[in-house]
Amino acid sequence: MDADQELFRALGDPTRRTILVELADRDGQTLFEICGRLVMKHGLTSSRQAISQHLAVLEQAGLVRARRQGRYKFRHLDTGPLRALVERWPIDREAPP
Amino acid sequence: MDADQELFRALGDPTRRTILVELADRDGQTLFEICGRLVMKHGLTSSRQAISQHLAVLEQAGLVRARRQGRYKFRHLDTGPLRALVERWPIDREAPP
DNA sequence: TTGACAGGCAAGCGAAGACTTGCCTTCACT
DNA sequence: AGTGAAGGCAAGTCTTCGCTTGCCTGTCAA
Repeated sequence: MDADQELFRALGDPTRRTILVELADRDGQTLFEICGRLVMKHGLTSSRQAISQHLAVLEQAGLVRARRQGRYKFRHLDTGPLRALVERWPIDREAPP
Repeated sequence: MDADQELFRALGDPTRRTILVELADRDGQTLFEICGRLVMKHGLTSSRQAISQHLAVLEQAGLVRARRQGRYKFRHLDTGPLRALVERWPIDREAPP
């Protein structure tokens, strides 16, 4: 699947967008921290594995980078693909005069 | 479904994004014109009904507006939702100092 | 008025996706 | 060593999605 498609697909799920928002709020969280936030702040009831799979999709799309440290794995938000996307997406631009 | 979700879902499909690109190239096309362009310029083999359903999704998301005129229905691109999206989407912004 | 053209509606199918369940690995701490 | 915590893997379920098929509606032109 091409990179654009992976990006759009990753953004297509509301739970995944919520994860991004939470990582933007506090960068470098572990899986369990993220799960806790989704439950507390957003009332989501997804299981740990479900969130883990969502994180895998986000990682595949380049939106999240992971850093292992001991038995923890910290997830970091990467806004690069999003910035690149809004720069490159040709629809949202004026037509040449 | 909330508006953001409809937008992201609409953008999630590559065929739908191609339709948007074609409408950006030439605004106000009919269903058959769009079908022709998808076949000619992009090698897509989707049926008329498939494209019609894609257009319905795009319309639902507010990305396409339709104007009936006799037996023709002209589709117009609306870049408003896209512009609003990149303005509002909180990830792609610097944190306040 | 009748045929052809532009488009719509709805049921059904197959594939992809979100989620669960169960078990396994790895690391830290005592 | 051994126990508990963080995370991973894989198979199975169930829903959603994209698309097809078939038929129907409305409009223009001969």
